[in-house]
Amino acid sequence: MELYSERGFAQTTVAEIAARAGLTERTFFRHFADKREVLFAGARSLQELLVSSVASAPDSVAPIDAIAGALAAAGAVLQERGEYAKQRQAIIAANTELQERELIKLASLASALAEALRERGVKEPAASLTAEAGIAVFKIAFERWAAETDKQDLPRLIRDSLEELRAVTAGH
Amino acid sequence: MELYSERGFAQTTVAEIAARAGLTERTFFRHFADKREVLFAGARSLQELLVSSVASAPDSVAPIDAIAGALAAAGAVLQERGEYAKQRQAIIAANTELQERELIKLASLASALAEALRERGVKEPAASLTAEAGIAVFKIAFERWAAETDKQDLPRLIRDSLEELRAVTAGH
DNA sequence: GTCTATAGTCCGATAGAC
DNA sequence: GTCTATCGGACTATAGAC
Repeated sequence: MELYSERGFAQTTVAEIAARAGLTERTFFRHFADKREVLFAGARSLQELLVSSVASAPDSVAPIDAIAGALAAAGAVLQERGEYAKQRQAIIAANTELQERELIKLASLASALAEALRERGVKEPAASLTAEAGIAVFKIAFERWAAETDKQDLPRLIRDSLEELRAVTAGH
Repeated sequence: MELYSERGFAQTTVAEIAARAGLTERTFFRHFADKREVLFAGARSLQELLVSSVASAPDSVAPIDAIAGALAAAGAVLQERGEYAKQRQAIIAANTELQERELIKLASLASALAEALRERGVKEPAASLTAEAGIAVFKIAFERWAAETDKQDLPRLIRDSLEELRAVTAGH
């Protein structure tokens, strides 16, 4: 993150990252499949948190609310890592390749959440649509949170975004 | 598409593509920024169709319905190119890098649709949420359409998916 | 750790279309 | 005379095979 921030992602070579860590280039690739992955390795624990949060919601909770609750919980964790999360976001926002990687991680997260819903007995396509709607809500709330100079409450932004989604889909 | 279908995306070199087209490697990169882009260059016209469709919807039409109408129209176009669209989808489904590129194209499409809504006077975050919801609906409808052996009607699937999204977000 | 293929960039030259 | 297309060679970094 230091190197990516200082000179940009594209202008940083794997050899430089490895050198700063006191390792060789080959060792870097043993731990990370590619140059981008090093920024996303930590995301796995967040996905596990989200899935177990959905799984442990009471049966009485509607699917969309189980998703929203999980996302709000994850939002609280991200908020604690405030500066780290924002610096990481700035690096990603500055490079298209990194945005591609982020999007596929979010798509994989949506799949995992849909699976968690199916285990609660939600049928398709409801499970997938609910999960995708949740990810859309999260994306927009997170964008707003990262862009704001004055830090608003992320879990709150997530809940507000869901209400807004309800309003716009209600439509006619 | 011939080469990517025959031996797979990763196993195809740019030199081979260029040779089959009777050109050199250098010329390929003049036209396409990278090896993936050649599969997505045609998508630009579809984005223009969608944006102009949203822009030309009557003022009385609700934002979400303007988006849904545009997506259904695009779905009709894709359905006409039936075999081509399915072959392309199979190539993309078989390779993660291509999925990444597809996701960022869809994200860029969502941005363009949100902009079209803002020009209709829709405020943020409603515009972005409506656009993202539309893309989610489209993604799931298209997946189902491409997976089905018996070809269902894609515009119909899109409208049904939107109804399903309405039902699941209504929630509590 | 060594070796290597290939993607992708940068320099430039050439030639036809309008 | 400018625009746009092709092509060539040298080069670096990523990433995979072993």
